Amino acid sequence: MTLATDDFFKALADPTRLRLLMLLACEGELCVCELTHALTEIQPKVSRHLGLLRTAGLVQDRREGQWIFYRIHPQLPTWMGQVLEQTAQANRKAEPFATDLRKLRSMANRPGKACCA
Amino acid sequence: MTLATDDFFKALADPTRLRLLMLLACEGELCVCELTHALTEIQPKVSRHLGLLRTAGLVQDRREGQWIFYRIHPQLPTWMGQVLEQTAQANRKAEPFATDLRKLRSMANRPGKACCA
DNA sequence: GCCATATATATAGAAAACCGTATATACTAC
DNA sequence: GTAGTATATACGGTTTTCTATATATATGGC
Repeated sequence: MTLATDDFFKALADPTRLRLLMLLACEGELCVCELTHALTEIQPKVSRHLGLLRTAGLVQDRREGQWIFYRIHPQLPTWMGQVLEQTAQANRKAEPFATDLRKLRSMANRPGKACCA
Repeated sequence: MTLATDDFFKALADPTRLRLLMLLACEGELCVCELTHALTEIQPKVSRHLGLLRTAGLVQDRREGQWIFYRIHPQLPTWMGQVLEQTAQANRKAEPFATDLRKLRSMANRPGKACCA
């Protein structure tokens, strides 16, 4: 399943998906509930956009117990990864992708503990 | 008029606009009729998408006689320019943006001569 | 003035994308 | 088995985006 350029940029065209990708690019691997809290969006919305990113081939998922962790797809073409990296760097200061993700993660203390109230 | 990241990627989400930007990134400056022929699309379609790119701030236009030349906006944020460059490079061989643009340009011999039959 | 070329915009309809709500599935602990 | 948490998907409606056709504007040459 090769990822076409058109589909790549279509995937980036939605603000929710873009923020998800920026978070994953910065943090490496996050579960759905962390992403949901970080974006302060409702779960089905986040899940649907993650599903689109997964189907398109931009991200990869991995189950661990009841959590599913997402990350940028390891086999993503180099130049696409660079685009994500550059975008994340350019926007790290300018626009906050998440609302206090660091605090959230320390609270979460996963795996082995519920991370979402 | 600052260009937001969201709007930047929305502009790249359409195949026609993406091909226009790739052509401009490769060739520097092109008039509307060259772009129209290169993409083998109808003129109003190309013109409308160029208008969107202009309004968004991704490209700049310049009139010279009856022709209007477009180029990537010189004041585009550095990282956005890099994204366009990388995308153009990665797709130069893979996907042809244009149908025989070089031949078209030698035929055109502009300015001073009609470039479109 | 008229005619041709180049480009832009307006309009209306079709297609795609996004949304929230509701529901389904999967896992864990008991 | 039941209950609770985490995640995914299905459904229906709204909004956005794209399209093609038609028309308008601008320039150049006569």
